[in-house]
Amino acid sequence: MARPRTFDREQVLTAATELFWRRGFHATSAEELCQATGLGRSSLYNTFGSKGALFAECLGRYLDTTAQATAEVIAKKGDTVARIEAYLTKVVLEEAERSSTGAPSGCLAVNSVAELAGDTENAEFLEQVARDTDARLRLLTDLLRAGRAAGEVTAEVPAEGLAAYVNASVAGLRISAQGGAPLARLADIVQAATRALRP
Amino acid sequence: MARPRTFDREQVLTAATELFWRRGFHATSAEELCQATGLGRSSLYNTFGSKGALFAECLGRYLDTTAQATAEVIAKKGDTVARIEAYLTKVVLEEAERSSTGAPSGCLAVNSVAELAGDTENAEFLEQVARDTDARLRLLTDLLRAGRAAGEVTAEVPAEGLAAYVNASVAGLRISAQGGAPLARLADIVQAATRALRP
DNA sequence: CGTGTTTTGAACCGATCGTTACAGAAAAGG
DNA sequence: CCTTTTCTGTAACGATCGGTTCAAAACACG
Repeated sequence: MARPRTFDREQVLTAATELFWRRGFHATSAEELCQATGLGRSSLYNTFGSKGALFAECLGRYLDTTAQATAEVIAKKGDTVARIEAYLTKVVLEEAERSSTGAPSGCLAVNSVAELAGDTENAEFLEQVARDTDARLRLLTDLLRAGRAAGEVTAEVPAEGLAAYVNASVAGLRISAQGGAPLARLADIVQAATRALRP
Repeated sequence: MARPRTFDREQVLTAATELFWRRGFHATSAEELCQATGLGRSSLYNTFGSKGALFAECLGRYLDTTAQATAEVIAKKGDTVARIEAYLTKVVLEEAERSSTGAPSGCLAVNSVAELAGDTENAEFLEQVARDTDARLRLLTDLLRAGRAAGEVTAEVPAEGLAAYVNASVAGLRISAQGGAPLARLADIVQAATRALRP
């Protein structure tokens, strides 16, 4: 028994995420968010509370969907190194597609760490990313430890270290893509990165 | 025949660079720059013209000094892979020292790419970093190509690709450090990364 | 159709943004 | 000493920032 809203919450979050992704947290204004989402200021603040709360929701949604996508690729059958290679290749293909469709390049989580690492007022966002990173590292560590036991992965570096290495490689790929590296170079990076894992 | 300035230009640039490094371009205000440098608003604008011009100068200085430091490490005698390892280790040691002294973590260039990649109004900063990256890639490519000819480096990936890989590894290290990865993990990443280069 | 509840658009809030204007202060040259 | 030139501090500029207020609008329910 009340006036219904005229927008779809998920669509608004998608549009807002795209904008935060492209421009960063600080450079994205409430005005731009209204324009990108089609909402008025009242609706935006009535629905999400504040720019920071909206960003937190966008970031959380982004982290959840990418974590799920990661888990799916990692869970596939096959050689351990091949699975990691598929994971990294997926990153490259994503960048290629985003580049051709005009979508923002790079990764919202990586961008947020780079932008907000020294921002004591917005530490909550960093903690969100840190939790996601911890979970991702646990997943990778388990996979790599099993691969090591199976003799598919080098024993020269501890599994936790290799997991951190794979995670760093993804960030490196993302930054390289944002820096304008051509697709062929990104593919080379994947080839090199997977070499490090083999026995 | 005029009033002399009461500040040292280099010291001001150092302080401003530190602030931009820690907080990013957009989040750093003119007021904060005045406070960090000790200059008044007039002096700051009279000397550097605008916040953007000051940032460009800080970024240029940062890129030049790091490029020089990189060239010095790379130029040392010894095995090619060992030189790359020394380069990556230097990054880790830098992060360790910056962490213990309260200096900002990560890399101003990486942060700038992440923050400004989608910022059409500040493309000049990206071009600055792109020029620096190109030069760095050329240096690494030459080194790795020679190492490949000497049989010290794998031939499975082209030298340009390995150079892009080393560059991406540095960015990955920097982002990992900003994300709070402990020193031991960063060291593991270096160990893993160098494995990729060997034949 | 009337009532109750929520959403919506527009105007508006103080604060801060990057930048400028201007008048006085500080040296160098005559 | 006086002029000239540059620098410095203060105060302010219009614009925009994130956020709020409020009355009108829109639907569900009786």
